[in-house]
Amino acid sequence: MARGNSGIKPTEAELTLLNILWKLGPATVRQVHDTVSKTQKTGYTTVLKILQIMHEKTLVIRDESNRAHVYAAANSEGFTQSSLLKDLISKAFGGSTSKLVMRALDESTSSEEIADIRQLLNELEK
Amino acid sequence: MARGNSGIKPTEAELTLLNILWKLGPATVRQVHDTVSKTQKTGYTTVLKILQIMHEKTLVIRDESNRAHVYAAANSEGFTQSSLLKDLISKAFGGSTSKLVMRALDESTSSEEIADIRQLLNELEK
DNA sequence: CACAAGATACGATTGTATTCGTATATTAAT
DNA sequence: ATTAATATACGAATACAATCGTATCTTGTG
Repeated sequence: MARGNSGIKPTEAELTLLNILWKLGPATVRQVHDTVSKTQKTGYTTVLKILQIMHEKTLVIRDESNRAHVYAAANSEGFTQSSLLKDLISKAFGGSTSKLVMRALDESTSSEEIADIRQLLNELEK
Repeated sequence: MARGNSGIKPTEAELTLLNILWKLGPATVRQVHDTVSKTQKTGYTTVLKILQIMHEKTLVIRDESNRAHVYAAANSEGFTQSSLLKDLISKAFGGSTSKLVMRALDESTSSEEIADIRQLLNELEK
């Protein structure tokens, strides 16, 4: 389980590719591979295979009208971030969002970031 | 990697047992199994095996002076929470803690929790 | 048309996570 | 001392994640 009906939890490699797709927008395997290659050495067919698996899992959608298929993330970055957060909150923070937030703030946050967050809190409280 | 020098990322099953150890304190396999059995049907030897693996990974420490070994979490709950958060922040939030916090707050937070968080912000800013 | 470039599909391999059965050892009680 | 209860150790089965080699198909160009 641990799945919203519309979202399956992406694996680590899948999340790497999703990040690229969110950045690039719809892209071919080659484009994704070129991008991922900037920071890792991963074979072309490895990227292809992972995208195919992601397609089966409906983590991405695929446009097959051209020879080079075009892949795009099925869910927005924000939606996926929320899913991952909910998962972590339930598994490591006893279901408490505020515990997670406070733990995150404990760590390291610039005063500028703190201002942003306080701003958000104000809006939320309305 | 994704590893602090002192912490290896626990798997899902391992995190389940860590949660129990943090709650119970040092405990035998039987105690852990009894607890986990309240919510899941997991064999005794499965729990034993996972704890043994966790011991190899140094996720838990083990007292072998008695016949029934006594296991305890090697790292505190807070430390582990921070590790998991850092991991998620780097993999899904572009390294930005404030993005994670804001996404988490977006979701659902009671006004009471908001007050707690604002309180923490005040302290941090000093 | 034939060929090289470049794309997808498929299958095999490897590694890790999870689960449990079975063997063996220890202890307590009859 | 034999047995029943209870521990740990070990090895095997299963599932999934990740990686890549090879086969095959398509297409633009000479």
